[in-house]
Amino acid sequence: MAPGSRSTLISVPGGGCETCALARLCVPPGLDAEALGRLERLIERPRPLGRGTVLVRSGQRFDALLAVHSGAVKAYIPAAAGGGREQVIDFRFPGDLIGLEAVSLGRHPYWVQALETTTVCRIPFEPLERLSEELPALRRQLLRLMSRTLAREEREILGMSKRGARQRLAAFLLDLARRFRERGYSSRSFRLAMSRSDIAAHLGLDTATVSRLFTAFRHEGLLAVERKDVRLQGLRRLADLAGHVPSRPAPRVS
Amino acid sequence: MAPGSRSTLISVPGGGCETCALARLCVPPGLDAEALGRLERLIERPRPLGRGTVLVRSGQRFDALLAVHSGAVKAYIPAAAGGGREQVIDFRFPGDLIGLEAVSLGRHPYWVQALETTTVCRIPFEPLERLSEELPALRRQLLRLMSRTLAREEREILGMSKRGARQRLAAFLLDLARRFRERGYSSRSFRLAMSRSDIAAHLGLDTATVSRLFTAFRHEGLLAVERKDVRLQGLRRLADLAGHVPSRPAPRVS
DNA sequence: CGATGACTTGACTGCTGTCAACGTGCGTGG
DNA sequence: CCACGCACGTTGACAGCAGTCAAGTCATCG
Repeated sequence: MAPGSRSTLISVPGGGCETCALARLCVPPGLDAEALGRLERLIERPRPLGRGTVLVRSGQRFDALLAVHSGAVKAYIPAAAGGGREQVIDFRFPGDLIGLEAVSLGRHPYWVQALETTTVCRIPFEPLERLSEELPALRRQLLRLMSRTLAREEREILGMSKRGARQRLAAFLLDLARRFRERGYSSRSFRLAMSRSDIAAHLGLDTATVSRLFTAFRHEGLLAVERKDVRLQGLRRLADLAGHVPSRPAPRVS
Repeated sequence: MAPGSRSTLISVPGGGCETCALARLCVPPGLDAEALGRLERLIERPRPLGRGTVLVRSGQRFDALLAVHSGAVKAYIPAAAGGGREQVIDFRFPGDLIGLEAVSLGRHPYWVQALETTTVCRIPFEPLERLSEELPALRRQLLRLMSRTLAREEREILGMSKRGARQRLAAFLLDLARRFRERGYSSRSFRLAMSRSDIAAHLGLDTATVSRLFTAFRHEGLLAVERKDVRLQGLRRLADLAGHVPSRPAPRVS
């Protein structure tokens, strides 16, 4: 099952976090039942949000972390503001947190919008911080989550610094694959939650270029793609593309 | 005074962190003298490192945070490994921490090298974490520092997603300016610690292109540049370039 | 079933990478 | 102190790749 599939992973019963498929990502290990209960009482149960819903606005006061429970969102700066066109900072999937970068500022720096039907848990930050005073495991998990996010963002920067549209898209697809694998899904076959233009806005490319590249990759046997469904086939070659030679031996014709 | 430290901001006397010009960045506010003393006893005093010194290797076990005290470093992946050419993740200046992204992994993901004579303080992480158990102010500062770093990295991604070499370089220069301002230095006039090829490797451009752009910007009155010294003159126009219109009608200067 | 938006594809222009030569400052060693 | 070598930086020529404009197809939703 693809993580991007429309229906939610879990329909969010009355139950708590221990029933959540993402517990291993969200819930600190080593919490006893009593502590877990206190954490859960903090967390506001998720509600389903329709595609296009704006979860967070730039400048909005930060008072709670959001945990993506199902679906997918994008963090972005709208076209009107930061420049002539929309810029997508990144995408978040189930198990990812939203708002970590706002802790120090007290305000959200970007907008966050649902790319499809999405459910998020809301975790008020003040209470969370107070609770973490008493629970070392929770404290440690928070730190590790931030570090993990930091590491991912840096890999992202790495991917963006690549020259050439081919390399960038390849690196992007492999990053998606990695993230899906981390979540227990197939890293070979998945569904793109975001549109071509979202990908373009993220990679600093043009929609037309992204579209052309998908076609090219398909013809080269690197992947199979139909609509939003992607299956990576030439993982090895994709990795080469993303990691190695700028543009291939360069067929010089003199 | 350390007999070898050439041009540090402060020559690191026997004194502790309270004399450090970067205290406001490194030292948690609200620590009393006794707590501060305990923190300081953790921190290994900085030694001057020559240009080119490798501080951290990829894969190296993480056991301490490094705080840049003077100088500048780059985090990168060497040409041999990750691909055909070196990729620079980012640059760190006085007051920045190195290693936050390694907390969750337990190993450093990248290499770190001094761009010029640099001094760093070494803060063993285990003891720091233990100490933070007892000092809420320290704990909070750590969290805020990570959040701040996260926010910066995301701005970085934003800058990298920009199309066109002009926009990218402009965004990069403005980011530098911002960081210098945050540290109390002039945001108009500063010295580039990194080489043109470092900048190119960071922005995903070519050295030649970066060089050409500096020349072009100079001719357009956007900045004055000689060697490593840069003075931004057209802040407004630079910001427009970085934030707005993709390429603009191009004011050709013959 | 029509409208709307997303995606694909084509033609053309221009930016930017590549290759290459040259100038220049700095460190090294005489 | 000077000469040399070398890495860095600048500039030019050229070609390939990607952005722009634009037309056309196709799904999805009302």
